Amino acid sequence: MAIEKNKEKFAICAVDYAFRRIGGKYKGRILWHLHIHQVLRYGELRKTILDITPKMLSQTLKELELDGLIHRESYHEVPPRVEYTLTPVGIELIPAIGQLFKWGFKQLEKGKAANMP
Amino acid sequence: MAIEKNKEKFAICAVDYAFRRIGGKYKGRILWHLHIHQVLRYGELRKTILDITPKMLSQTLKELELDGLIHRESYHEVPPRVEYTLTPVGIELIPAIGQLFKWGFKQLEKGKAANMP
DNA sequence: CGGCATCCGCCAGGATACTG
DNA sequence: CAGTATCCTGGCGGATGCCG
Repeated sequence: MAIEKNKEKFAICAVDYAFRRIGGKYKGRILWHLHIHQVLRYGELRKTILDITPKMLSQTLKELELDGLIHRESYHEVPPRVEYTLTPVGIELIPAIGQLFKWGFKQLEKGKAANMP
Repeated sequence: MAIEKNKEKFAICAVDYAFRRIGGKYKGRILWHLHIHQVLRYGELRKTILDITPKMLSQTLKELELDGLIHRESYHEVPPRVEYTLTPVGIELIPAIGQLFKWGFKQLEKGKAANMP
């Protein structure tokens, strides 16, 4: 989304700010996987986020980079190699996503238990 | 969004699960304000979330209720009174949103500082 | 006061094909 | 391998008006 400096006429809410930066269908998962693996190539991300198309992956990565959450390192080789890592700002976001993960995991466990008679 | 039992053919990712439940433009803020004020009426929420239309507020509250994150208590009086509170599951989500708030707040502070020469 | 009913625009996201 | 380039659709969210 690449937050453009405040269009908003309304009181800035930090929660809203955070959601606008990591909202969208894939951003959370990309950041989380980058945290787990430290560094991931484009193709590795595609294999990790099964339900993403190349277009959406490129687009989302570009937005995250513009927002300063991830770093893109391109090695000019043949075949090409591009690696993505978290920036310091991105790393600061990990505890929050970690909490979301824990919560989601717990809910999924409860759901599983409920479906086992 | 009211997660319908897994359509997803793909490996369930807890982060994805969490984002599908609290994604959308307003859900995070609604949960956060409910946490701060404990209990809020419909009209109070409208005044708190300035950029929301009645339709979106009703719709979002209904989704959150179906997802079991908030509780709706309707008092049959004239004039009507409806109060919203967090459910236990919703309360478990607060630490995560709190982390997001802290992160967003910090980034906003840094932005403010950068714009002050 | 606390909604619901309609209608609608827009853009996030999807499908498919191609390229340096 | 790591992306672009197009074209297209669905549904999120907006605007307006009415109701118990």
